Amino acid sequence: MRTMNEPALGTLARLRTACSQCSLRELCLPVGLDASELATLDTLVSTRRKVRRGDSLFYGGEPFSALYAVRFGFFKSTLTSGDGREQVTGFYMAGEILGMDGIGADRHTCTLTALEDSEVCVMPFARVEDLSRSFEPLQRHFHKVLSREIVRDQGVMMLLGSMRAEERLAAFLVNLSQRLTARGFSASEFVLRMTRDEIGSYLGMKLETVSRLFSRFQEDGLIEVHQKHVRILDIAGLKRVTAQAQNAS
Amino acid sequence: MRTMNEPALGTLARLRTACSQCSLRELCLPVGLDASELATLDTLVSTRRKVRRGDSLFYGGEPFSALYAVRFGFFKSTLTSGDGREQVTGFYMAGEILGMDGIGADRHTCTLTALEDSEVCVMPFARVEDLSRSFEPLQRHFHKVLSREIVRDQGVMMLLGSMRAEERLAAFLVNLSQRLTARGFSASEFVLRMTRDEIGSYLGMKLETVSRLFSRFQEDGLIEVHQKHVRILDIAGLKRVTAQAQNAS
DNA sequence: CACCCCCCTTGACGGGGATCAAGCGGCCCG
DNA sequence: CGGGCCGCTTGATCCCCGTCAAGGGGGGTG
Repeated sequence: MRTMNEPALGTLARLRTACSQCSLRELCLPVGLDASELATLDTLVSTRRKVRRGDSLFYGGEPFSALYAVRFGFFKSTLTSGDGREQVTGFYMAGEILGMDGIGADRHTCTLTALEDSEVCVMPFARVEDLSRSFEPLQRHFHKVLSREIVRDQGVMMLLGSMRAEERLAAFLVNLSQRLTARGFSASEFVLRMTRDEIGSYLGMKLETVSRLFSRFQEDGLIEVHQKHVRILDIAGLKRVTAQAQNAS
Repeated sequence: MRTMNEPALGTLARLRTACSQCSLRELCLPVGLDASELATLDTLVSTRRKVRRGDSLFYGGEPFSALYAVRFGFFKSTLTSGDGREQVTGFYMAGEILGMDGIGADRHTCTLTALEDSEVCVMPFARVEDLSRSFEPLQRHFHKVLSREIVRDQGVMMLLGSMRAEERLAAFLVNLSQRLTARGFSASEFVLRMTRDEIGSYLGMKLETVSRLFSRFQEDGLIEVHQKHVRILDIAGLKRVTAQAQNAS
């Protein structure tokens, strides 16, 4: 595990938070920039922030001030209804942007909680808007990031609105595998950072159903599961499950 | 019904598309601007476009070029899955912005269809971005509009993921009533522009269930329904339904 | 104005997934 | 290293809502 010491802000820290040096920058930032353009973006991140597993980056209702880029780790976003029930609205991994829900009302609507020890880059929103006005590639990129979040959410709506439990879970696994692949991890073997309950909340089903379906997928030779460890044996088969049952209904 | 004639673009047309003269501008545009600032925004809308009931403003897969503000009428957005099944992802009325799904991939992901004869203001996206860079209030406003769409979608995810059918339908009616009120229509009496099937798709249930629940709400004295005509008798009761059953599960 | 199609309503029945319950095992903490 | 708690699995049962089916009515069209 990484050391947790936080040096005082100085040249060292500035270097450490430089986007131009970051291996994740093609996930967070516009691509195809030259060195001087990249340098422009180095003022975007004010600081980094570590979040321990179980701790929250921000809570629903809290004032909004910044966006966050996940540097490493894993997060869930949750919405809490009036009576205190919790709905998981998304999972986020390295290179993804958090906090965009807060822009609309200057107040976060959801809570972001780390599912493992994590670190984020803090991007004060005023700075994002300032830089966007003077630097067109950033503006364009930022708009795309916002739009993709909308598209992602609509995909989940389709999942929840028109698919059966087994289709949803298969789609979830395929999606997870694809996002991990894009980050250089194995596409076929990974560790779930979230509980069955959290998966179930996200997919609109109960934890028992998630567990049963994992077992069924294993019987069918699609995956191997042991607790949080998952190995995908037949990705094409999983994709077939997402499409197939749609015809059935 | 309005006349459908479209004069050639000239001073008359320019006046007709002027946001500064539009009664809906506080729904689409930033508020608190002075006259000269408002004038700046008059170049945002290139033209208007009428869409007949049943026709589509754009289709999923089509190249993205502009955002649209609903001037009057009513739209649904739909997502089509691989096998051709259709999921309704939203309903839009006067003053709301369409097309933001297309920014991320320069291509629309959903289809927007008019549910009654409608008209939209066309805002070429290049112009939106240009003006946003030079005019901060527009930039801020545009970001808020994008963010609110994200928040709205997450609300639907909560609806679909954690509420029962009767709660979803009650929440839908309450939401509709609120949005109509904000537009100066009656909060308690309105005509549904969409079919039971479309409501059901949006809310993740079958049209028969929608119909049955409408009948049940009527028996319970919450609403009066005759086909597409709805009168809300007990809005507090409806709100109680959305919250109440959450405790039950 | 009348026809016809589409939409809505209502009933009967069945199944997918929720609920209730019990037991196991991994992992964290002391 | 040992105990305990939390998360996972699996079974039995129930019920909400989907499915299938039939009939009625409203509104748009010719």
